[in-house]
Amino acid sequence: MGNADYEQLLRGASLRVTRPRVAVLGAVTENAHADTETILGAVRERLPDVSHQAVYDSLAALSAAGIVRRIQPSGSVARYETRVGDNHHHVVCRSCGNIADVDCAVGHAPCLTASDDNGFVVDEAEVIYWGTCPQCQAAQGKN
Amino acid sequence: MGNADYEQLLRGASLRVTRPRVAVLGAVTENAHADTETILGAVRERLPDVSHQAVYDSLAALSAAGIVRRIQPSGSVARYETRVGDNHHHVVCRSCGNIADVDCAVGHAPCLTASDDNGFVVDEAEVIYWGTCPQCQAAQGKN
DNA sequence: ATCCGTTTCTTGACTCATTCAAGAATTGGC
DNA sequence: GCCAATTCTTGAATGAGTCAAGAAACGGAT
Repeated sequence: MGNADYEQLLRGASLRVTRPRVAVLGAVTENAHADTETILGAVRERLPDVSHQAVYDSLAALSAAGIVRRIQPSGSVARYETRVGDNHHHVVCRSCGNIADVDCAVGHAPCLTASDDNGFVVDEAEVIYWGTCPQCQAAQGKN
Repeated sequence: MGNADYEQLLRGASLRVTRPRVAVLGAVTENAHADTETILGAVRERLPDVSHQAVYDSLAALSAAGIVRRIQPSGSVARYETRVGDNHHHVVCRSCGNIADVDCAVGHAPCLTASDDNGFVVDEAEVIYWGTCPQCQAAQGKN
């Protein structure tokens, strides 16, 4: 994806096209599940003098527009990804915090309908799998 | 549940029985989904001079022992509940942050097995339903 | 019942992700 | 190109949660 594509995405969502936003979109695309600090670093490779505030603002605007998704497993800082709208979920490593994508297996949609919703109008079901990643399994085996 | 029951729970988990822990367990039991500040207040009704640190430590110890569960939906501070081990989930209101319990419908266990776990050893699947609670629906309707 | 080593609690300072605020710069419709 | 609205810069503030050192409480052993 080039900047032209990112600009298209922004215009398509009726968002103003600003250099920080384009850079943030690029940084999030190339760094799936990255936290804000990592994104800030990646953005500054493209645009050295952005303020951290511009990055926070851009991430908030992009999230509100549905172009990026914000994820924040317990105990973690906010992380972002651009893969949106495909109902995929995440596996989080309890020991190192690494996150990997998990496709939602077909035929399982019913499990995402609450059995008794207490009167809530539910618009999204988020699934987080907790476990141990391959690297940490290996590291624990050695100890 | 009286304090004697809480003491039993603690001993059963090989945890020392201290007044802060008993009070925290009582506070969490009576305030499902409460955040740390609320729990601190409830604990001080039972034990006026506890330090916030003792409450943090107790919550951490109880969580580690599996007696309480820590939940933290995106954008929220940590919250706690005593209903553990029954695989129930939560509905969170996007507008006011309220949380309600949702029983896991029977027969749906398969949906909590990741289709491709990327080599992770998964030990828990957490489901959060996002939506709008009845109160906020009513409030929005009026505006 | 008392003692002692270990764990836990108190006190108080500190971290750091995120937010707030005011003024300057940029954006995009006219 | 101009102007109003939005967004960005700069810098300070917030607040949940953590860290650290010494004091107190717990509970197994005597």
